[in-house]
Amino acid sequence: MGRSYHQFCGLARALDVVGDRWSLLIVRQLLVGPARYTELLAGLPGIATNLLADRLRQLEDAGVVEKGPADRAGASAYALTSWGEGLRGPVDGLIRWSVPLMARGPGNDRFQLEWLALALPALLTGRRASHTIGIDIDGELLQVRATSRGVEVARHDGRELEGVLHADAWTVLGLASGAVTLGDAGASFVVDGDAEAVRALFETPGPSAPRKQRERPRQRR
Amino acid sequence: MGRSYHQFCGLARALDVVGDRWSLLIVRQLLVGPARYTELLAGLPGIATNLLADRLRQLEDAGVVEKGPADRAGASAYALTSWGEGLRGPVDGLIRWSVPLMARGPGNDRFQLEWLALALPALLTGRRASHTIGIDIDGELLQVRATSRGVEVARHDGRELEGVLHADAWTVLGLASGAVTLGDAGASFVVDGDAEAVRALFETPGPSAPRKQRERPRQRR
DNA sequence: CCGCATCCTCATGGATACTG
DNA sequence: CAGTATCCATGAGGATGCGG
Repeated sequence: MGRSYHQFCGLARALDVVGDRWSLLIVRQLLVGPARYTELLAGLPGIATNLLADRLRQLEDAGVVEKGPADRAGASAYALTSWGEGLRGPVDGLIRWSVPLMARGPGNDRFQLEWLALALPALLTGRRASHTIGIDIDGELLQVRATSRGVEVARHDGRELEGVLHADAWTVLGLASGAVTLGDAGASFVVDGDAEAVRALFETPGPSAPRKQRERPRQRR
Repeated sequence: MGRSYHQFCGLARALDVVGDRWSLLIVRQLLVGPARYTELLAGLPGIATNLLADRLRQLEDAGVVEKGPADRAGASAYALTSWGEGLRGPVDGLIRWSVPLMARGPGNDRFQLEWLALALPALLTGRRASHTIGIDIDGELLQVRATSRGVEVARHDGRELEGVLHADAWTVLGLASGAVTLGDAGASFVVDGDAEAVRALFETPGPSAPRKQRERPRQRR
């Protein structure tokens, strides 16, 4: 374990657990879903194998991660505990905070589709419309389902899509964060199918939107 | 700068900026308010002076922190930029996530009153009642003002207090997180003045509050 | 193959002394 | 007061080994 801060403060105690290098990125991978050691290794470009092993042990000891039983191939899956799942909020918050950092584009940085699957629900909060659309990035098709409970992103499972957005990862992030709008001329994307469904997802103003005060006494429950 | 992860992912880019050791704790200090170098040093027990200087430079370069002009005493104050202020959400989230880590009590860890001033608004979200109470910890009096816009905590400024809670930091955190209730027998705290105002702050079930079986409100004294 | 453990090198962190 | 400079300890990164 990296050294403790020895401060009786929630943030310091949290960072004692997930503040070491790579720890939160491992959590990020597991927020997408359970994964085996080599899948984690592949999803965390740049990590050293010993560090992954160390961090997984730390996180397991702390109760953030749990290791499933090994199958006969010797492969055991790592997953978040329910407490570990609780990191989704802070992680989503950091993803939203990082929008200005993503605006400069990918540069030479590595990219994985699953990171976008994590970022989209974080960025597309409060969408009211209920739609299922696809996002095609370099031939890989993501399926984005907006419901009243939030936005779910997964690989396309064959479900019928109302529309499909073809773009690169940068553009998709720009759209999701509002830096790019579907009306932008010259932006490099194509929409197939029901453009309205795609617009409903990306063009809803976020929490900063002026709310029309259509008044009806609020009927609770 | 700590090494970049070189990943085109919001979380990784965020951690490139605030993921180094001590960085988020410096942000924590500045979320309470602007501070000078030596104040930061005092509020961050354990940090080395060269690290504080390094981290401040990094954060300044990244646009998280800005350094005010030096007065004639050579003292310049550091403050968060508006983007840096945006870290309050993720930090609050981590503080809420860390509640189970705080439950084991302070142990030998250092404690500062201002950390509580940061934790209380994070934990006491969604309070509807409008009250101003005091919290007395070892003779230091905090003033907690709950309004419709949230909870503000500061040192007591002489304002009239509806009630005062006398307790230690651990107990206050326990109350704020719901682990301790004002009805608990044997818990070591005392309420002066309007106990109802104090209850209104601490006993409203927040979104994260464990909903036990419905209990008749215990009339305290 | 998968899931690590070991070894080695070098960058980063930590403690303290010192300076404009 | 607000940092530098210095020196040592620790942790990260990369290659490779090795048992199951």
